Amino acid sequence: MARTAVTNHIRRLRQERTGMTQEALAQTCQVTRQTIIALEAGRYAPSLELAFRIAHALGAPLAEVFEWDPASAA
Amino acid sequence: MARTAVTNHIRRLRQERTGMTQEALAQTCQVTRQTIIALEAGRYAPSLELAFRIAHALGAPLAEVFEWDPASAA
DNA sequence: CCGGCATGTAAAGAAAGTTTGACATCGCTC
DNA sequence: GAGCGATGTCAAACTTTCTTTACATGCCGG
Repeated sequence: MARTAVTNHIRRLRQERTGMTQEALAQTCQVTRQTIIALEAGRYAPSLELAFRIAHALGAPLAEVFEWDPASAA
Repeated sequence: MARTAVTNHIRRLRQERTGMTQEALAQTCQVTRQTIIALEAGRYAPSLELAFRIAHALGAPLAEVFEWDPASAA
């Protein structure tokens, strides 16, 4: 259906806080580089479990990495 | 992936804080009752977007509803 | 130049999450 | 002791997320 109401700051946090490459972040989170690319591009939202892993890898609380807009959910 | 490393307190919060039925929570979150049943039973973890909707419906921050155990992720 | 490295695209398919519908049980109340 | 509301099971279809593989681009160092 639609283009998810969830946005993320993965790219910014990855670069500013960790300096990691997409590849490195992917490995840390145990997913493929493709997945990171798709998420940073906002093509879809991650599963809850992956969201937790990414936030952990970026050293930020989940809510700081991912934002949800209740309005666009109606 | 196997059985998710994410646990939740949906049932408890639903009963204690909202008094809602599964059906009512399902409607509030715009999912079916089946989904709520499966989540409360821990059969799988929700998508990130649904997790946000559920937390919102329960009046609690996401991190209070869902817990992730980094250990069981390795 | 040429090489490597980081990032990007694309498509097929597997896996996880969600829906639909039909039906069972338990507790309550009329 | 039938009816109803809340909860539960099962299973098949379906959608979204994730993987795999292969190839393209831009940048920088030697």
